[in-house]
Amino acid sequence: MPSFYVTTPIYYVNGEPHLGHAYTTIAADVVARFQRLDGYDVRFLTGTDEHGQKVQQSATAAGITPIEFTDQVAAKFRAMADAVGATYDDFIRTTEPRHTEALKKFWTLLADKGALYSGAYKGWYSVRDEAFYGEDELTLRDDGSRVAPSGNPVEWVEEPSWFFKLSEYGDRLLAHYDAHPEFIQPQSRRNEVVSFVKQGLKDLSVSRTTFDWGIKVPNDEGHVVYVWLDALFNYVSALGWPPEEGGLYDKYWPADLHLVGKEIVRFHAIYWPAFLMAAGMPLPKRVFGHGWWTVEGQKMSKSLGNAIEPLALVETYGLDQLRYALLREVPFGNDGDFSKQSVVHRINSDLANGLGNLAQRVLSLVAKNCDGKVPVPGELTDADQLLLNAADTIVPQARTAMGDLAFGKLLEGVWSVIGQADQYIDHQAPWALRKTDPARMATVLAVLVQTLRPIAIVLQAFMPGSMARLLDQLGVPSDRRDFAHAGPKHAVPPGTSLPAPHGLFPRIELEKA
RNA sequence: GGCACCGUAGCUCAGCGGUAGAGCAGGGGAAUCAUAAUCCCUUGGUCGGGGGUUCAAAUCCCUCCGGUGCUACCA
Repeated sequence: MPSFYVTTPIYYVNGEPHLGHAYTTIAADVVARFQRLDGYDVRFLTGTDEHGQKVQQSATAAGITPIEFTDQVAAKFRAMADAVGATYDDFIRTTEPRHTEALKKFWTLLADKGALYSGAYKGWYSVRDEAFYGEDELTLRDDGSRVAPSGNPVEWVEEPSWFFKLSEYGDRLLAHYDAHPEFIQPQSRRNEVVSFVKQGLKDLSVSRTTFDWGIKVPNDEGHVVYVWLDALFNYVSALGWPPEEGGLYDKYWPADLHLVGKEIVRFHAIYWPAFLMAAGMPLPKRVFGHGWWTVEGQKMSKSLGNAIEPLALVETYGLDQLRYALLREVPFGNDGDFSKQSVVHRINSDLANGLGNLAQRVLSLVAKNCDGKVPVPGELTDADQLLLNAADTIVPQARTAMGDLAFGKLLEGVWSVIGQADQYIDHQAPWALRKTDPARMATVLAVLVQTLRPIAIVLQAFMPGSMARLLDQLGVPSDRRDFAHAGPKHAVPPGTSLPAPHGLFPRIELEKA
């Protein structure tokens, strides 16, 4: 069985989970479920990034130890992943021994390969901005002092640091991007990364001495490892590393897909492959940087207090509805706006009025007029065949769209078949055939039942709960719900008794959202 | 400032050399199996402005205007 390894970033625990985190996790989960349905042996990893100065400060501010603090927040991220229905196989925390021990070995490997050296980090630092600035970014005042673009004072700081020889990897990275155009997606992010690397790379400071909440550098314990080196390695440490014979690493590395927000593409597309090159390890196959959500047209921010809690969204809209709306509304990779109005509209028109209504009208006609059994089809007309053919293209087209992580396009394709089915049922009018030609009515309903099946099978990746219910109502056995069983050969046999139909997606009133 | 991308119907976007498209919204009609959901018909754009290449340009080139992203570190 071919394997497929997909990851979310490990989320930084210096804040509560919000819509952005939920979005990445949901997208990764849809990929994971889809690949499983398509016969892959999937590994889906998520987790939390728990080291660094900000976490240490937040813990201090809360009056607890860093590990107490991260225990609390990590639990919230795990609860978020569960709440959005994520079927992760593993949840890694960078404070776990399996990670810290592996990372120390990785550091030692990098050192042995000559990729690290000891030096001093120097620069103009603004305590208030918590940031270093380049000479050219500063303004020289009349009194000889320098200030940052923010207007805050800066001071010259020198501290001992370990460096990674990032500068040696520019050409190799560019060659890799060139040989593997799909390595960074979407295209716009790829362009940015390429131009960044072309500007020339400086060596990267990979240790810190000014705080101690981190993984100690082997043989130099006054340093802790730079959080990005620490964090990125989770993708490997979670597989068990150094590898054991027949272990997870052998099976799943290199990763097929690192799903990340656009703000951290650089770390995943430059630093991470450079680290791996230095260690002589294979590179992940793809890094996809998705866009950001605004809320009702405004940027999510702490100061505005408009960050949305994923749990509240699930409560308001329903889990499957939320998952659908997020992935349908905006092309993956683009930024989007999350507004009550558009989400409610999307859910009502696509789910309640579209798929839900189609399923309900078909299944209730079957229940009332076919004795609640899958109808026996007669000879097929051109119109019947046309719809069945369309249904048959759903899985292959979905597979193509998923290859590009084009969730929106994938769903659009499925909905175009739903639209065709709506046209078909109106033109055929089985409710009229009931009296004039019952055999023809049975054929029409049989065609519709067969059309709904692949629709439900593919959509399981997006809306697992409701599609399981739909497949129950369609009489599809639970071991026949993968893509291998989506074709017409595996249609539910005529005469199979079906359960009483129930509505799938209630309409949502805007005022209640 | 440099580099990249974008500007197409009221809205969100597709098309990227061969007589302007989709979804939603708006208008009119049909049907009543269905969560008043559905179906049919329809209004609507000099494809940001200007110039050029071409038999032919949203589609290629130049330029201007407007917008967005990136331009490295203590996440």
